[in-house]
Amino acid sequence: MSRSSSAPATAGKVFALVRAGAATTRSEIGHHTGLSRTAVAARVAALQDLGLVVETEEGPSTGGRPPLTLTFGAGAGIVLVVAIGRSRTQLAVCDLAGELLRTEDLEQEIGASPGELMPKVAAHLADLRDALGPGAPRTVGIGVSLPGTVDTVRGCSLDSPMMAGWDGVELQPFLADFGGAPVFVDNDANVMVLAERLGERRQFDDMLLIKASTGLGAGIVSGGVLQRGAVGAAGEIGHTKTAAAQGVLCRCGDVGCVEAIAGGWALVRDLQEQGRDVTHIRDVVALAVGGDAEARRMIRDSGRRIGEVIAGAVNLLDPAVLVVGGDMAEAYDVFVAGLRETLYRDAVSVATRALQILPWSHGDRSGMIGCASMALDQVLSVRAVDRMVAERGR
Amino acid sequence: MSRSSSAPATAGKVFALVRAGAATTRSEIGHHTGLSRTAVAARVAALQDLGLVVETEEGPSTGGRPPLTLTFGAGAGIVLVVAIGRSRTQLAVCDLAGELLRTEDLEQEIGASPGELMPKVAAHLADLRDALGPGAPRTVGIGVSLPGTVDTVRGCSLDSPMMAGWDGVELQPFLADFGGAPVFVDNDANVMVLAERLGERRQFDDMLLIKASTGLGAGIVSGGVLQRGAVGAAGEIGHTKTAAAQGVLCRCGDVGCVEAIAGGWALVRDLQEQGRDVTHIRDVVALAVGGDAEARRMIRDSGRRIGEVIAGAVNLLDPAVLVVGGDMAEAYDVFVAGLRETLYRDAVSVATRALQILPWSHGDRSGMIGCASMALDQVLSVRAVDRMVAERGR
DNA sequence: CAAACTTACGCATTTCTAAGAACAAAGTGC
DNA sequence: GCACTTTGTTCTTAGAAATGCGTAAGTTTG
Repeated sequence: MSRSSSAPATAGKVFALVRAGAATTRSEIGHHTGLSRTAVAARVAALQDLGLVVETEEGPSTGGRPPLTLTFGAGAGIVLVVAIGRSRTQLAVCDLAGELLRTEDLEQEIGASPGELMPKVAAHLADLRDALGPGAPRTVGIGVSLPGTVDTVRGCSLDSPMMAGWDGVELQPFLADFGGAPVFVDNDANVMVLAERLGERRQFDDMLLIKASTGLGAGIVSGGVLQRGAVGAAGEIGHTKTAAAQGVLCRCGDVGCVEAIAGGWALVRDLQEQGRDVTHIRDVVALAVGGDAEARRMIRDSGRRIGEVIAGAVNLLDPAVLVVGGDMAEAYDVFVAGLRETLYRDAVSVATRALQILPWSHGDRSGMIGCASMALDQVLSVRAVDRMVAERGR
Repeated sequence: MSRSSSAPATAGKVFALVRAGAATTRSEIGHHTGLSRTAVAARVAALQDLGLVVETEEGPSTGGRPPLTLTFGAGAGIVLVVAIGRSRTQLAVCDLAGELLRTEDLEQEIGASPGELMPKVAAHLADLRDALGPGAPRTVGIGVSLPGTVDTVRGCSLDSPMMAGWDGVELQPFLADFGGAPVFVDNDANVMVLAERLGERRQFDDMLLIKASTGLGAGIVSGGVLQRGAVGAAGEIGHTKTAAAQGVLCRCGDVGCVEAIAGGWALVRDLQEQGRDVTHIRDVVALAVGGDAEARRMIRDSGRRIGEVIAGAVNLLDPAVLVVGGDMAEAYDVFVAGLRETLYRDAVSVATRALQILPWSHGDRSGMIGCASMALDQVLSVRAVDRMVAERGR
């Protein structure tokens, strides 16, 4: 077979197989790649050298000598995670498998500027890392998520009315003291949908996640790839106009947005107007879970209104799975009951027939797990691993 | 550099560079791929052998011996094209560059079954091909487009109320007598968006095309990839519910769809109710272009209503370009005037600020060009060319 | 106008990857 | 216990691609 006419599998591809769990022995790698045993052995050796692959004990015999099983070396490095919210920032240290090793919540004032918040973040991240002990592996990447539109190239917020003071402020410099680890920044709903595609759900190449919290957002995976749009504004469903919100003023300054009647802040506003003591959508959700009739009605109604907008999105994207996340997902049954009502009424049947609607898998750890996943997908990509092997080889 | 840690460029990749016009000389190929002169020469020779690359005369010297320029060998094969519409089927023979060498229109009755239409299509295609003469290159692929949802794996229509009788009928068997050339089937709006991404516009990785004809459809390119959705139903914007259509019965059997007030058939219906003599949306467009006030109002109004739905799509997808195609695009100015009105009113500013709105580039040849592009993207893909080289080499 | 320089390309030589054979190791099955 | 299977390693070798060299064909400079 001439090498000019079929690209042989590189070390990075071999690693991807092991990481995905598609191949756990050298033979399986050979099967999947078509590589000879010699070639497989060479690549595996290089990966073992980097600690990315570790040889565990023997596997089950299939009639002959039992194979040495290969596992993804999750301990070869760590990833730092910063999930920034409006009132709370979640920090974490993860291994290369994306497992949260240590986490910490940082409460903050709404409207804190990056100059105020980010140095704290860096300090606490360093503490979290140091708590792993002196023998901890090196930091290979840092994942950051933000609400609002994000410029993923520059790594900063972009035209987010909700994140005043953050526009255009690059976050990498604040996180430069971690051995020059690359910093990856993305929108919060975007990283959440990455979190949902871990494990079993990786098979779903077309996934739509809605984040229904204080604001509304969506994360889109189409064709197996996270879609950010031309300027990074993809998934902006909160300010889609809907008939039911006609004339209602939104916090974005416009009128008629779904968010103005179905977003978390709108529910809080409405309950407050009734004299109820709530300050955050989580309070409303807690009331609903506790059986409060008015709160339940509101959340169900929110689901209905969001369902109308999602119906359009389902018609357009035809996803295989619709994941419901965000604070309102904690009152999943009541929220989704409303959402199903209008979604199945308004979306075309071809698209809804096989559509699965599921709650988010990781609850409020979703943001952190997604950030880790985002960073790891970059740092452990086929190309990146190929580069690592090439550099180590020299 | 160890070969196990960086995949060398294959013949297919070299071909892709030449086809895209990114490299026109052997040196440029070397630059782009990092391959040595020997390796480049070997790959180019293999491609020349297949006729996929031809050596034209000398290029301009850059201070030394002038290079031999390499061009994509568009004459190494032909592609057959079948763009099926409700009342008309367009046939064409294309070269490998997607240039339409010969075309033919086949008028048909609305509701013709595949058993009636497809044999005619095959016969006329054979005639078109034979008209090229006896020395014509072999047929390397056949591209087919259909209105409605398409199962691209099986190559057939899927649950299309508008294409009764076509559901589940695989089209490949009807087109088997062309040397076993592979048959690719997709939705009409999907192939149209492929047609729009040829040439200059290839740079736009996020493109949304609306086809406003008798019905409404959309083609989506996100992240540089045509998106079909989980079951192939992506782009179904026509039956998205809108307030203005409340209570109006749609041909799909539901009520409230945009199509029921803004689709071509709805405009025809409304004009007919006024006693006007129109039978097809093209008649309405012709009236509008001719200056008929009522027709112009209707088309502008259709643009407005479609703009409301597209606003949601733009929020969700954040495309770089919105292409307006279909019969109504022939009255572009008046239609887009209405569309702009509501689109800019309803969509978020981050997404519309840099959004370009453009008419389709190829008019009613769009379907054929898109079909050719779809087939060529498959037949001339990196992988396919690698395979061709490997087989020829043996 | 000729000499020097630049760029392009083919050919021979060398380097190096990876396939294949041979062998050792460690199991299963009769 | 012995034949057979499967895994993993070492050694040899075929073949692909990099490198160096020679030649071709232009541009630039003196």
